[in-house]
Amino acid sequence: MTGSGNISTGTSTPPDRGPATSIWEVARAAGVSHQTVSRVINGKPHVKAETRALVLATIEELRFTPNRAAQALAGGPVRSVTVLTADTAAYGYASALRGIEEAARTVGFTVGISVLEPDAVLGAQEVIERLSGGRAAIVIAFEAAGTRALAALPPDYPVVGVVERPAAGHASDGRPQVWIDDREAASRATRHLLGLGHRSVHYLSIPSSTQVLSQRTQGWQDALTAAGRPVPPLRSAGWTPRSGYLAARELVADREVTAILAGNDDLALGVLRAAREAGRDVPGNLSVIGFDDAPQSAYLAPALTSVRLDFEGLGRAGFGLLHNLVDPQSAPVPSTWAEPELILRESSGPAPR
Amino acid sequence: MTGSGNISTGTSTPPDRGPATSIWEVARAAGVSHQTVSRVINGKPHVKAETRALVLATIEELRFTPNRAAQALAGGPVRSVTVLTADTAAYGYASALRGIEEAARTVGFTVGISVLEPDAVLGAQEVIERLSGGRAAIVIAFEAAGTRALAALPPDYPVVGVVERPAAGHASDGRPQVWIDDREAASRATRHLLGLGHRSVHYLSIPSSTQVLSQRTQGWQDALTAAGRPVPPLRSAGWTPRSGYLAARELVADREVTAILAGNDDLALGVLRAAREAGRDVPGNLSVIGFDDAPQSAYLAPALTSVRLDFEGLGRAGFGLLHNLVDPQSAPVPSTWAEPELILRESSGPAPR
DNA sequence: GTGAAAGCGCTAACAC
DNA sequence: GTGTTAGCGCTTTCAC
Repeated sequence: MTGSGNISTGTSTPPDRGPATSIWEVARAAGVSHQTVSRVINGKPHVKAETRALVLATIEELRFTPNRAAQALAGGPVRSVTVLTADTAAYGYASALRGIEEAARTVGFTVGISVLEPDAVLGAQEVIERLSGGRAAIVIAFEAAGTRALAALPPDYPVVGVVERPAAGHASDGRPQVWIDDREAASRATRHLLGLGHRSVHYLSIPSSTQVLSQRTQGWQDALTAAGRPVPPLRSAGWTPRSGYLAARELVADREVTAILAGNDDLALGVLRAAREAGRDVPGNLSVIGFDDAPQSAYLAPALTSVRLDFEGLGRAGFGLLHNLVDPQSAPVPSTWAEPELILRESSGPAPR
Repeated sequence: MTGSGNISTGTSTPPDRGPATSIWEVARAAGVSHQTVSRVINGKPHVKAETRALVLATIEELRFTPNRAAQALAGGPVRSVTVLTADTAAYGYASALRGIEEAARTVGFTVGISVLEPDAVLGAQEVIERLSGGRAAIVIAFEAAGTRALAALPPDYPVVGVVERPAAGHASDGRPQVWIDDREAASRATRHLLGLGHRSVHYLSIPSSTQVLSQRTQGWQDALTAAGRPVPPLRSAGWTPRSGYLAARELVADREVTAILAGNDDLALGVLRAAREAGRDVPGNLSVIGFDDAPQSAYLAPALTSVRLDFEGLGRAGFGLLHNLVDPQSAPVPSTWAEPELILRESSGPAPR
């Protein structure tokens, strides 16, 4: 048996849906109509200040909380988002989710979440079912599953994409979306390495969200090409340290390879270990740079040079966009986020001579 | 300016709540009453097989999806959970969330999520507002904020706690909850270190969920006491590598300290760096063990010895408990999870002589 | 300014 | 087996 830890079933009784206090009770207690209460709740005009105060006090006293289901059913404003994502734990995803949740909570939106299995190819209806009641959605499309879900959604459904790169295909075209422009950042990291004297830079990529080259891959190629260096074959890996390790073993065995740019910090971590096992010294005779700048990266041995990416800000901006979409009246949330920034640490250095 | 990356506002139109296909349209198209459609949707008996098939076909054809809000409002069964948590990104939290989401999705439950600010002290009503419409909840109470929220919820509200240790106070008593019994695991790790010849073991703890000692702290003390060793003062840190680093600097400066047990892998990572900077050799003259066994831990330098904790299984079990709570008919989900296990790697070794 | 009416889409009783 | 009748709690109209 497993069942370590423990379970306490407790003595709770089944959902004893008591007579929830409704708008009517508040109305009666305050001596007004239920309609007035509704107006107060929704902060609508045409209510005398006194009346409003009275109702507010009554609400407080009765500990009344409006029923979300009823509000939604009656056609009230959209006050919920469902986040569709292929992952909830990986750094970029988790951070974007955190940004979305925070921004949503601030303005009283409910956030639902549903994860997309990596290999699921969902039709429009299936995606909508995933939204289960949500009346607006944000899909985090950092890889194929997300991109597909975004494309499957009907064009008039209120959704914004938090993407790896702006959609080019017609399917998702014209859909509101936010992305981090890390192409230039990838170039910068590559140029940095080149400037350190490395003859070339190898790139180990995370899975791509589309058929075309990712921003990072492109930025890497840009820099190489601009410098007149040959572009080494692109190596693809997954998202985990393990996958980075596996993919890098071959790479680090080649002493000609002196600089590796990894698609994210986890991959870079795997590269670091592969390098160690191969007897390579980082940064002595091999430089490694990652993407993300996760909280752990500064503490690794060697501390990882990485491109800091503001996923949390990205998520916040994504929600802002959605908010404006479903409620044009809403204050235009500051939809900006920090620029990618190359954080120089111990894992990158001059090319070996 | 910040606003790196980009925003595309797209051309989407506001929420154009078209005439959603309802149960009535399905009924008309199938030539039955709306009630029959309802019965079919909910898999209730008393519907002829033929009729059921016909309705199902019609639903398929019309691409009908039942309206969740209406179902909830009309008093249908609970089909949603709201997860209350103080964090969504840290390993334990993220993993538990993943387990919950997966289990919920499998049985068609919607999952909402709301994060608890660390310092928020919420009253019953405020917590309920956080649940915003959810009719059942799971609160991840690995620290104080979660524990407080759990205690604030009315005793008859359907909620299960995913906790660090079973509640002892009367407030949360009798509430269904799940936890990982890592007390024994902490003892084992401590004994392992003692067995390696270390005179004592120092413990760097994560924030505690209650006033009383955490399971891990207790397990550590148990082992020390049982071995007749003095219990060094408990050191408290936060959750991050940075906090582990800061807290460990003093510790590693003391050469008498040869073994450190860290409350989680992130803390251990910080300890590793502090040790490096202090010129300590791990595991040469200092052993470090963490808790969690996050995916990164095996790739660190040195690879981290850690207590593997099955948070995902814990989350799954938590959901199973909740499911049974709101729907006693539901198949008793296998509510077990893997036992904590000490994974020996490179960061622990014999005591220096 | 405020109230009364109607209905959102569904499920739970009841009838038949 | 199946259809009918009421609401669930709220936000629309639209009157006053």
